[in-house]
Amino acid sequence: MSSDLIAGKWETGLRKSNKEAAQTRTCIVETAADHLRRTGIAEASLADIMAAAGLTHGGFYRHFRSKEHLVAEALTAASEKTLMTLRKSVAAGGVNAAVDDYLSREHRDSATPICPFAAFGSELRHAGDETKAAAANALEALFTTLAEGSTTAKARNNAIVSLATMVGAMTLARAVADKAIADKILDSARRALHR
Amino acid sequence: MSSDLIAGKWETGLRKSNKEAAQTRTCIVETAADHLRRTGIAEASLADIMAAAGLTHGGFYRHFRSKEHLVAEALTAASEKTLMTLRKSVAAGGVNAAVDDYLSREHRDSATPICPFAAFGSELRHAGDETKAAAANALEALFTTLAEGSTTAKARNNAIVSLATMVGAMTLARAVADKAIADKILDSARRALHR
DNA sequence: TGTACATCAGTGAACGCGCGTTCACTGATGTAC
DNA sequence: TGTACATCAGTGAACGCGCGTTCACTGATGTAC
Repeated sequence: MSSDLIAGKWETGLRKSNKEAAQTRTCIVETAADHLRRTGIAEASLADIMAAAGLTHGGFYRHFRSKEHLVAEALTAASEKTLMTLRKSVAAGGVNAAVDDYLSREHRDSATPICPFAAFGSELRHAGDETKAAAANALEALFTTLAEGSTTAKARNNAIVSLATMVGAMTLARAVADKAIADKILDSARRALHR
Repeated sequence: MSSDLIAGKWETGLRKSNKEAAQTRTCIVETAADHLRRTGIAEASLADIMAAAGLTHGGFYRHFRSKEHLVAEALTAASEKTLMTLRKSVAAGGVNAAVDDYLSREHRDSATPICPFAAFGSELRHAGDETKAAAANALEALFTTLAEGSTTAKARNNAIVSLATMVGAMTLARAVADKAIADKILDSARRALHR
């Protein structure tokens, strides 16, 4: 997944250049974006994220003030991936295609779901202000994308309802072990959202 | 909330009767049902739950094999409260009334939301088999209630989509700090689900 | 441009803390006769 | 029904563990002149 952007090997006691440090920072954020979607916020440990980025946990605070700050940035990064995926789907087959891709079994069964709101949406309630602001920005962009550029109130309303239904259906589908029930939830939502 | 069902005071070194022990167990489950909806699964500690039930944490394992087992039972208990609330709404004003009550600002702003799926839905992905089975049973009952007793495929589909939209909208509304955005999400979903 | 020195990215050990879980203990309750 | 004994609900201290965070250390990089 993001294993291709592991920070370069480094012998102890050497200062990295500013450019390299910036790359390391980006790498940590991208790795966290993946990791959070796999485990959720509360269950994600900084040591695991840093290790996945090819670093040790001690260096974390050279880049971020706290776990909360990383979560906020990682949510933004994850949302941008979701946006790009949805935009590609919309460009290829309209909103219906985006709905189909989102509500697919592949998305449901993926250890790293595309959408951070389906992955750890209910945990955001307890997140800090910065993370909640990132969530608001991400939602705004998602609404715009699903409105296909239309700025009418109706298009925006439809986009909001579509995303709510998609996130809810995916959350419920992932909450049960029984694939038949999960399939049924995804199917019902998919058909209801098709226009 | 459940502070009225705190386990009775007890001097050390006295065995409680089987009946009292059963009441204690019920009390722990009910307290946990509230507590989990407030904090989510990962952030809920057994010591806090036991303290809220008026007990010390050491006695927990006389009643449950592990935290996971309590979570499964608490989810069932929480779902039953949700069901009762929704049934009351449906009886009073049909599904529209249930939708309005669920998607209300009061529900969104409540520290202890009625619905466990809105409260910690995305965490269920990582829960054990027992908890996921409880989630499946809870969803089944919710679908039936929202179908208002009708057993047609269409009524069931509508019920599934309605619940998915309600859970998704509530999750997104609770994820942002900006009340205007949150209100908009709830309003859009409410109108879309009205029949 | 070159020199002198402060900066700081990353390591790895350490910190305090809270978690889930275990345990010795007590004496009224439950049970077998 | 009464007696003798095992059971066990709940307490409170303790366990190992992993968490977020801090820190001393290193020496190439960045910067001021």
